[in-house]
Amino acid sequence: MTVSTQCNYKIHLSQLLLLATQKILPQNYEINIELARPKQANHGDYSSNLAMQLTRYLHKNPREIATALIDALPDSPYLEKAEIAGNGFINLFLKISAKQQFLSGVLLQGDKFGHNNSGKGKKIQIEFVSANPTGPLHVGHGRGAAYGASLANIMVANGYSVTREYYVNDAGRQMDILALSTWLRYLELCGYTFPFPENAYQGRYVADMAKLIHEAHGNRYVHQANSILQELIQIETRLDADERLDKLIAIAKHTLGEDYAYIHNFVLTEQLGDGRNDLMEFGVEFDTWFSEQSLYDNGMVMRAIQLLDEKNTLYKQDGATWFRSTYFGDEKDRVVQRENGQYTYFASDIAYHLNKYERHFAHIINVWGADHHGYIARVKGAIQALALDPDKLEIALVQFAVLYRNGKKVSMSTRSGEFVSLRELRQEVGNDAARFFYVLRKSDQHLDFDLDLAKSQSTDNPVYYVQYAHARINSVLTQWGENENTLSTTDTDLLTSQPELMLLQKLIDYPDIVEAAGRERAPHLIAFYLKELASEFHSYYNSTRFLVLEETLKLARLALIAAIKQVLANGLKLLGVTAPSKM
RNA sequence: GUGCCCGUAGCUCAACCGGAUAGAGCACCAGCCUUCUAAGCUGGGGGUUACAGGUUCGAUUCCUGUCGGGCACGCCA
Repeated sequence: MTVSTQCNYKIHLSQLLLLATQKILPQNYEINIELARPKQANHGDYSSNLAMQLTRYLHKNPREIATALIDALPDSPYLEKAEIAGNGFINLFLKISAKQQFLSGVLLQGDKFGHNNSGKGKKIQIEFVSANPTGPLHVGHGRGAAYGASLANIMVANGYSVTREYYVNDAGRQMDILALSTWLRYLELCGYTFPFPENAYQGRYVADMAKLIHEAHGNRYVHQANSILQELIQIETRLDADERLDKLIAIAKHTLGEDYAYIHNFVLTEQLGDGRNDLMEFGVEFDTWFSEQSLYDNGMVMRAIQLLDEKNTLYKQDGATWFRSTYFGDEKDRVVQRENGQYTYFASDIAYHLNKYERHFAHIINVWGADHHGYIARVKGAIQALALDPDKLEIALVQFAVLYRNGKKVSMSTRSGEFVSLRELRQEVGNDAARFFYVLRKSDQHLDFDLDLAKSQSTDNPVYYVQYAHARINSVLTQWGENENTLSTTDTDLLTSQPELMLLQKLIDYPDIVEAAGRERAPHLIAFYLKELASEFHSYYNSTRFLVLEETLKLARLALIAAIKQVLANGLKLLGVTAPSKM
């Protein structure tokens, strides 16, 4: 084996089994050679159900096939033995020397260890967070951020060329509501009193922005406030709350004229800047901030709609333009252009996806909140209608996070302004705990986020548990005091104890975990692996002294823990969590 | 009501495109610091994988139904 495949005994062993299969079964067949890590140690280091699968072609009992396969297995310097067990499992045992030799590879590859090139440099795009810039990011966005950022890191580790993108909804009604809300708060600062609409944005940050405008420009943006005051003071109204808000927006636009754009732009810039800042502090960065408005400005929306029209997938009804998404499996057709001529959010989203496809990504992943699942069918439908490949687009749904404090649910409501912001969460529990906790669950699983646990500096807190292992190792290596780099050439023959062999196998597993985490879009696999590795290390730490007098033994053990430290650091980095040298 | 997701130990969750005796942590009980960080370790009890069928050598995993929970069903974004 070369250095690169030396990292992966699993692949090596599958190749041996493949060769054996070809020997006993020359004709065509379709078989996936799978190797699993058995739960029980006496089932070997890897096990295969190949013999059971081959019954389809050989019509013999699995144990007979397994015998033939084992006889046909080519020699390997890494394989100790192969056994038949159970109904016909083939259990493979690695040589101890193979495990020991593995350490030098880990230490030589350093922060690249665990990476692979299965992505072959293919361009993929991951779009995530993409929250409306109408207020601070909340804890729900935080999960999408942590998930997307970790997934992006993992895909890079799998050899993909990843573009991280944030879609900025800077064109819609919600932005108008924010601009209106801010202007109303501003009018309050200018001395006007009126009932603030309930369905406008209530959060403190709105008043804060109004204050900034007032401080910088005084009463300059009051204009003819009377026109809007009349509407606000009027209690009896035939309009429902939403219609009334739209009317208020219209009045604001009319009253402010060109200055409306100033307010709109100001609040957008403020909120976007705040979000970007928040995410940056959270260790989440983007390559592209893609503006929805730009799709209108450069005619992309019109072009996309026109393309749909050319494919005969549009029709007019009740004055609006509809897309026949039912042709593509959606529950009902969807409006792309409203009766009043305005395009819907869906229209710009079609344009956005067309744009994504035109950027020639090999694969596109949208990370969406689970509440958007009903939206998938229409987007995929539009993609099909545009004669693009819908399989290129993958939607990763992330379920909600529910906060718990003192064992009780923390209620959240965006409108009332009593939600917990991502920033507050980060301040309360710290970035590391937040990042780790967010990916501690499968993404399609609801997340109960226990605030008390996340900030507890105790055994109970898994993030400290993993970090502590890293810090402990660092402390030992510091006390040893020599150059860590020399450990990659250390003689590791003396690593023969049970915990040592288990830890070696655990390190051998790491590249497979990274691969699986990428393939399954599952950062939580990394988090679980790290907890297990840390656990095995802490146990080893308590059972075995590293800085012993016998030089060869000492160096072998130090090489092992140095490799563990490297893998802990590599894994934590994928999750955006720091690996402290001291705690 | 319709569609999607989910239901695993007292609690929070794993279980690698169907594999061998379903695993961790917390909580509870009993122990371990003159020795490299006790934010640590060791041992113990705890399960009809919601329920009922089906598919096959084998089902927590796939299919059907029932019950329970979440989300979505706008000319909002």
